[in-house]
Amino acid sequence: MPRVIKHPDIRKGEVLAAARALFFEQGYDATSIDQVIARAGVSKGGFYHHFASKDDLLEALAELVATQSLAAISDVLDDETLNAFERLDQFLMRGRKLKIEQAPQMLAMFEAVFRAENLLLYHRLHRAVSRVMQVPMTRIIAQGQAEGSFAVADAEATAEIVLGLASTSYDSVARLMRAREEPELSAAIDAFERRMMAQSVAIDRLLGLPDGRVRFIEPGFTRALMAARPA
Amino acid sequence: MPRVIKHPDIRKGEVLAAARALFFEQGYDATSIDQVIARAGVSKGGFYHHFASKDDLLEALAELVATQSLAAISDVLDDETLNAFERLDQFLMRGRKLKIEQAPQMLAMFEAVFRAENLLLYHRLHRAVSRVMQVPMTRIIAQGQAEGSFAVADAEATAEIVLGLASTSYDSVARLMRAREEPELSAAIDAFERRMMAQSVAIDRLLGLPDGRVRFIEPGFTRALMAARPA
DNA sequence: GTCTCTTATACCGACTGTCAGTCGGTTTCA
DNA sequence: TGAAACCGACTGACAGTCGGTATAAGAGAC
Repeated sequence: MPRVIKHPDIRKGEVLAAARALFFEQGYDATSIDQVIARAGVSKGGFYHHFASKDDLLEALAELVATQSLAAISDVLDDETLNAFERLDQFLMRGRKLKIEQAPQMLAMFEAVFRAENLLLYHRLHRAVSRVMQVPMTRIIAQGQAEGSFAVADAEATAEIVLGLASTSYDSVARLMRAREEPELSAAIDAFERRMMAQSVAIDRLLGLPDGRVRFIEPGFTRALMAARPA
Repeated sequence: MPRVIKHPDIRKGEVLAAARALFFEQGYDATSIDQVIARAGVSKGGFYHHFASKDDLLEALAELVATQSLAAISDVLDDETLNAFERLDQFLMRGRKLKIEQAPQMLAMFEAVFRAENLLLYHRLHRAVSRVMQVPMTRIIAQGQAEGSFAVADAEATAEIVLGLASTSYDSVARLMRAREEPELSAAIDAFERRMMAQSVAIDRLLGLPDGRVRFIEPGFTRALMAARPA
């Protein structure tokens, strides 16, 4: 085979792109290293030169996803004009916007990540994202403390809890992703939106705000999102 | 080999006991079916007669642990004389008591379950336990609503969030389990107790109680628990 | 009551296919 | 000329299969 030498970052990037596509389509366990290297156009030896193990590949992918998530909201975090509540609101708004704008890819990814056999993939991604969000979220809460708008004792722990909250709705999202036929679909959408309401109230209370200040999703958001799903 | 026929429940129980011991010592991935069947004294064929797959074995174990956890607190759930807050308090108290009373086994189990490579094991157990606790926890919160002591809009969702809260302290517990030498151990204990404080305040607020009503652990609990750990 | 016969269930262990990871190289580039 | 990048045949471990055997429990005959 013709041997091609590339810059390590390029190669790693290509392997990660292949892994991302395959993991998000088939799941982690169901994807073999052979599939990844075939898609990336690299040999077994080449792969193991850049990654220590399959688990290491997963970790690298999680890191990549986390880094990109952070980059997607960095302007909100850096904007000096925002007060703490506005910053938090923009933070959540940005999440919604991304999901709507890239609905097809997002849904395809979610559908794989929330399948029962991919629990490990989900948690590795969630942990990596939570880890990078920990510092900015702590900063937002600390800003709210300083401004007197948030009533919080321990900003760091509260940030951890707020970020951890996302994973408590796992079942609700999983059900949504499983629902394809109409009676169940509407039920799953309703359940999900009620769940998101409860979660936004939870954040209100954790931050010492009156119920209903924080908005996770607008009514109808979920249905609009799900409409973008291919058959 | 002499063939022994046992009642399916007995056999399953023996296999589960072997799996529990091995999973909690070595982790799920690091334990092979061959190890499980050797310990349980059953053949490959016998094993697959009772369990569909290795994953099915894990699921059955999680189910077992969940059922036993529920049984351990059923008297608190059934006691007609308790109001909602007392019931919640007893619920949490019972958890502490069990950990202290069976400290060595608990610590050994925790040490395995919170190792990074056993993330899947942790989450399968946590999910199974949360699932069985969902109904009683919803009932406790609904009781509090009815009695007017909890200010909660959606009892079911709140129960889900409260139960999900436990997994937000994963890193904190993992750090505690990793800490063996003294400078790090004390730091980990302090961090953990601060974390538990934040978590108990989180529950207060989710239930609409004033800060400091719910008690997760008494000060000194963690150090006492950790002292029971063998070298 | 006891003696077949039958059938479903429990059980056995050698075997297979798959897959992560290894290793002894070769090629490229600085 | 050495280090870093890359190759692909190979290995070992492991989950799961399969063709079969032993056992128990019930049905019917006597």
